[in-house]
Amino acid sequence: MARAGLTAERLTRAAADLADEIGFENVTVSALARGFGVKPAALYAHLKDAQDLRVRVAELALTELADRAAAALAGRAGKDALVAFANVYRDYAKEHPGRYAAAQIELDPQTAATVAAGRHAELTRAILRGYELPDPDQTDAVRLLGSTFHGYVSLETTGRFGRHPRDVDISWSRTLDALDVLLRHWPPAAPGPHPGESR
Amino acid sequence: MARAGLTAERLTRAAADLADEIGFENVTVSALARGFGVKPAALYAHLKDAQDLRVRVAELALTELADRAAAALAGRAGKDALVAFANVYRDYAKEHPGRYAAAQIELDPQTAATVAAGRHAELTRAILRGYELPDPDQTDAVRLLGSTFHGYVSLETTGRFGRHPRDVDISWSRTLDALDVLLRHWPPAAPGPHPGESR
DNA sequence: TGCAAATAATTAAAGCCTGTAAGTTTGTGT
DNA sequence: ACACAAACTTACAGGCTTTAATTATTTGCA
Repeated sequence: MARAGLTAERLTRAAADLADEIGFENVTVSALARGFGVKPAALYAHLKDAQDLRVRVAELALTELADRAAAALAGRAGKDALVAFANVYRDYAKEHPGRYAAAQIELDPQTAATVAAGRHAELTRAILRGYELPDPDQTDAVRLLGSTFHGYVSLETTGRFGRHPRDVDISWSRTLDALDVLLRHWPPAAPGPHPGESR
Repeated sequence: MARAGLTAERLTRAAADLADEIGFENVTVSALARGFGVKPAALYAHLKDAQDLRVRVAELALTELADRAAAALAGRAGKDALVAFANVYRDYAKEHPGRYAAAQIELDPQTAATVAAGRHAELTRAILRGYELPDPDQTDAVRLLGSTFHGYVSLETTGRFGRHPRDVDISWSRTLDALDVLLRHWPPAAPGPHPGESR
């Protein structure tokens, strides 16, 4: 029988698609092999092991996400950039739940620093150019934004917001409004409680 | 040989401890049985299946978390309450990574609404009593707070903040300061961009 | 063109996990 | 004591992972 033409890249993409269909946790080497009409053992010529496959899917997702974020950020600034960036994350998670789940696995520090922390933090930092934030605060703000975006998407998709009458799209929108205000009123580091300078 | 004295509750607690030790994803019915010096099949008299075990651990974690949060909130208000509540989440996740991971699995709407969404949202809402927020905004704020807390803890534990020089404890502290400010300057729903009234 | 080396897959097999069914042991209460 | 129910074990079937050995297919170079 003809060869299937497997490569690590094709397998990774197929695994990502499969994850979006059946859930990341259900993606197995066997299921993937089945999709290619091939025996499971055949995949081990291209993948080190199952974990290697998961990591590759995670990297794929993180890269796709960063690419979209970069595109969304182009030509935008301030709240416009904030909203565009945030929606990229949320939309991606809705469109590709399996990939998004993959993006959450723990990566070795090396990989994480590069593809995950690195590029994403870089992009988030770009949003802040529209809000004048001095450096250590900028890092804090990057972390807060990343946390809120990821947290919202994560809680929303795992059903943690319950079926409360308040529309989650509206809460999302108001959350972005709030973050915009927050970035414009970022509190000074000083220990004293603090005030409210207008932008 | 003497009986092991298994019950769903003991198994659930043991599974939670095991999860904290070896990671939630590595908790298997077999490993759990081994810990009790019993054959895997014996557990099926107390658990429906492996998923049932996972859900029980998730419920245990959510309940413990809510109990701690409730205790932390007692007698506190305003920023004091906000900080205490947030630290309960973060500390719990650090102390019990396996349980925390379990708490993130998808639950059926029924369960989620009760134990997860229900009680936790209730407690988060309690924090807001110190900040006068009218009702639909209150729900939005509850979602934002939950998102940020969970998101921060999640990104921190999966290494997403990289090994940036900025101390994550400091960023956390500044994040809480920022949220406090935000709750005191919650933007009005109006579509118009919007300003900064002093507290 | 033709064949040898490299590459791609399959077969085979061991080990671990889930889950069911049937048998055996242990406790309990009358 | 004994009979019954509950708690466990044995036995098994079926899946998934991964390695090693074997077969088939390309490729490229003589």
